[in-house]
Parts: sequence; C-alpha cells; structure tokens
Amino acid sequence: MARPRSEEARRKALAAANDLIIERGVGNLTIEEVAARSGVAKTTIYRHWPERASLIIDTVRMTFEHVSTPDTGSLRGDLEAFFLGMVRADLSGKVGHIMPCLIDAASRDPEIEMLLDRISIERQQPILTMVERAQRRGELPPSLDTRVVIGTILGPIVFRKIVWRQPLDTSYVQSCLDVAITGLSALRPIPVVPVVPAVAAD
Amino acid sequence: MARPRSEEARRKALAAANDLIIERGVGNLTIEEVAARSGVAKTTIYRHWPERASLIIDTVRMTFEHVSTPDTGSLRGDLEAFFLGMVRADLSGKVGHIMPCLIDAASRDPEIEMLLDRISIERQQPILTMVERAQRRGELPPSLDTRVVIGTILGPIVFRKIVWRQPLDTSYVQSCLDVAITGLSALRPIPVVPVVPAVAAD
DNA sequence: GTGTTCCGCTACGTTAGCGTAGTGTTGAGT
DNA sequence: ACTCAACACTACGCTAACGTAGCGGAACAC
Repeated sequence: MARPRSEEARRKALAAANDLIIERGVGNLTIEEVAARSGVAKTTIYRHWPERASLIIDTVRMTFEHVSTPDTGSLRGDLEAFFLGMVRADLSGKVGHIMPCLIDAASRDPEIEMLLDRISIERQQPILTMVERAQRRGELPPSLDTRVVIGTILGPIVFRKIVWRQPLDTSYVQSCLDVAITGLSALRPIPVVPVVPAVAAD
Repeated sequence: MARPRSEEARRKALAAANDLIIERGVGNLTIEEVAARSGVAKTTIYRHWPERASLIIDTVRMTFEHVSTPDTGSLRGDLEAFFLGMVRADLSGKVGHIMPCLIDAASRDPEIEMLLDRISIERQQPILTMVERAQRRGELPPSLDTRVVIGTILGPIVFRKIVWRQPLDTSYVQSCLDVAITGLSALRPIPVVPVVPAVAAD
C-alpha cells in the first residue's frame, strides 16, 4: 500500500517502556510517559499497541531473550559457567530489575502470568539439559524430581537476588552449587557410584 | 483531653488496607478505596495516617507478626516442622500474597525497603537458631557461611512459592531439606571472608 | 453534665492519565 | 510523480484519586 509502520518508532517506544517499567513498575506504566520519553507520539503508540498489556508483553519479551547452555564436560563446570556468567549478569541488569514487578503483576493479570510461566520454563530448560547430561555421565542419580532439581539449584541464586536483593558474589554461588550438587547426588538411596571417571563397569 | 482515636476505625482501616494490598498491590493502594471498603471516612484515615506510606507500613507490619522456632531435637525435625507448619501456611496465605508486591515496592521506596530488610532478618532468625543448635550437636560443621545456610535452606522453598508461584507440597519440601542438610554437612569449612570483599560482584 | 475532640458525611478544586479526533507533514510503495 | 497511510502535534472530554474544608452528631475525659 503506502507506508509501513515505522520500525524506529517501535524501537524507541519499546526502549522507553523498558526503562519506565524498571523505574515505576509494570503496573504504573503510562502511555503518556512512554510517549514523552521516547519522542513517539501517543497516537502512534496506540496505533502500534491498542492495549497497554500488549506493549508490556512485547517489552518484557524483548528483555528476556537469549539463553545459552554451557557445556564444559562436568556438571559443576556447566553450572558455574551458567550462573557466574549469564545468570549473574542478567539478574544484576534489566532482568533482575523487571522480575519483581513482573511477579507481582502476574498475580493480578492472567496474561502476564502466562508470559511469566513461559519465561520460567524457558529459563529452567538450560539447567535441565545440563542435569540430564550429568545423569548420562553418572554424575547424578538417574531419576530425580525435576522440581527439586530446579528448586535446589536455581532457588538459592534467585532467592538471594530477587527476594533478598543481595549481590551474587562468586563465593556464594560456588558454595550453593556445592551444596546442591552434593545433596542431589545423595538424594536417592539408590546405589550410586561416586564421581569417578567411568572406567566402563561392564 | 476529650476523645481518643477510635481503635475500631484503625482496625477496620488496616484490615481493608490489607485486603486491598493483596488485590491491587502496594503501589495501587488508594485511600479512597480503603475508606469505601472499611466504612471508615476518608478524613479519618488521613487523620490516622497522614501519609499513604505509613498506612502501608502499619498494614504490612501487622501481617508479618509471629515467628516461632520449633525445637524437636534434630535439625531435620526442626526444619520440617518449621517449613511444613508455619512457613507453608504463611506463604500460602496473606504473607505469600503480599510478598511479591512488597519486593517490587522495595525496589522503588527506601522506606519499604528498610521494612522488608527488617522482616527478612526477623524471618531468617529461626533458621539460624536451629542451625546453631545443630552445630552444637555436631550435626553440621562448626563454621558455615550464614548467607549460604539461609540461601540453601530457605531459597528453594521461597523460590518455588514466590517466584514460580507453585504449591509447597510435602514431598518437595522434604526433598529440598534433604539436599540442603546433606550438602551443608559435606561443605568444607571455608576461610572467613573479609568484611570488605576484594572483588565486588554487582 | 459539660466540653472537647473525633467521627462520618458531603463537597470542593486539582491533577494525571485515559483514549479519541482533527490537522498538516512526510515518506515509502507504485 | 502520485498516492495513501503513518507520523507528530494539539486539543478535547472523561474519570479516578488526590488532599482539604466545613458540618452536625456522638463519645469519651473530666
């Protein structure tokens, strides 16, 4: 036809919305202020996102993007790389700032709740992958409760950053990983060969 | 002199405020609605709490009250009683509903942040007491990093309920406690961390 | 009892943000 | 070159909530 939606307007509006969500929270995001800060006209924003919720969802989706899954050869190495790298940076940055008000909003808005559920599942996937690899290598018992795996590995990290709002220093992360790995290894009374280079026990 | 502040008005307003905080979140609490729902006149509410923040703080303080410290003779027994009893009821009730928006508000309001810090410390005390008793009994190594103790014990529980918004079923709690206790028992005592961290993480 | 102060009520002006309409300009498709 | 939609801008009426003021009545201290 005539003229496509301005990609620049979209980009600017999303960036402003991102900042404002961090500053004021998901619940207090106003189109008016997004317009003022981004330089994009209010009417244009309404044209791109007819409902406030859709702007929020696009913004949040943009923030939670990449997830990588390290593969170092050992569970401990994988988890350490994962948490001291991406997760720490993430939780100390935009993700860490948006997370609390997103959780809050989820308890009140089904649409955001679904979004958060999706994000949660996405974020737990790398851990499950690393754990499965460890199980194949014999580093962990073969049958573990997924909820417990996620809870004991991810729980102490996220808890400290999100709930307690404290920094994730290296020694904390390492100790928590020690506890989780040791505890999970011993979890089932199933006879488990200690972590020794598997010399083909057949 | 003449007439003391009505205790009933105060009580009614706080109850309504509590409900509304759960429904709408700390950030969206309006005096107008507290007045409408409680039956207490708006002017009266302003007389009792000149600033919105003080009403919020009083309300939250009222919600987070009692903390008991079980003493069953073993760390495992103590923790199980603690988490499957009070903590589970708490997190499934008002506390669990208020917590997320309180965390969110804390990132934006220093006064609420201080309140939440105080609450956090109060809530970690029972665990520290139970752990210290266990250390005296020889169930745990004598020198443990407090942050790690709290993180690995409380983290998986609070994480599941607050961040993942999933129920705290008994088997989950028990398995997480198994992991934490086993892991902490095997944790090698680490040299005391200096007060001022050399490498700041965050 | 008397007096003072609090309570509930109604009303007020003010503000922020909503979502929409209208106008002129600009820029990408054809 | 032409066209048509998207753009920025201004303005509008509407609503929710703000915080304050003034009123009569009621309760508690004395």
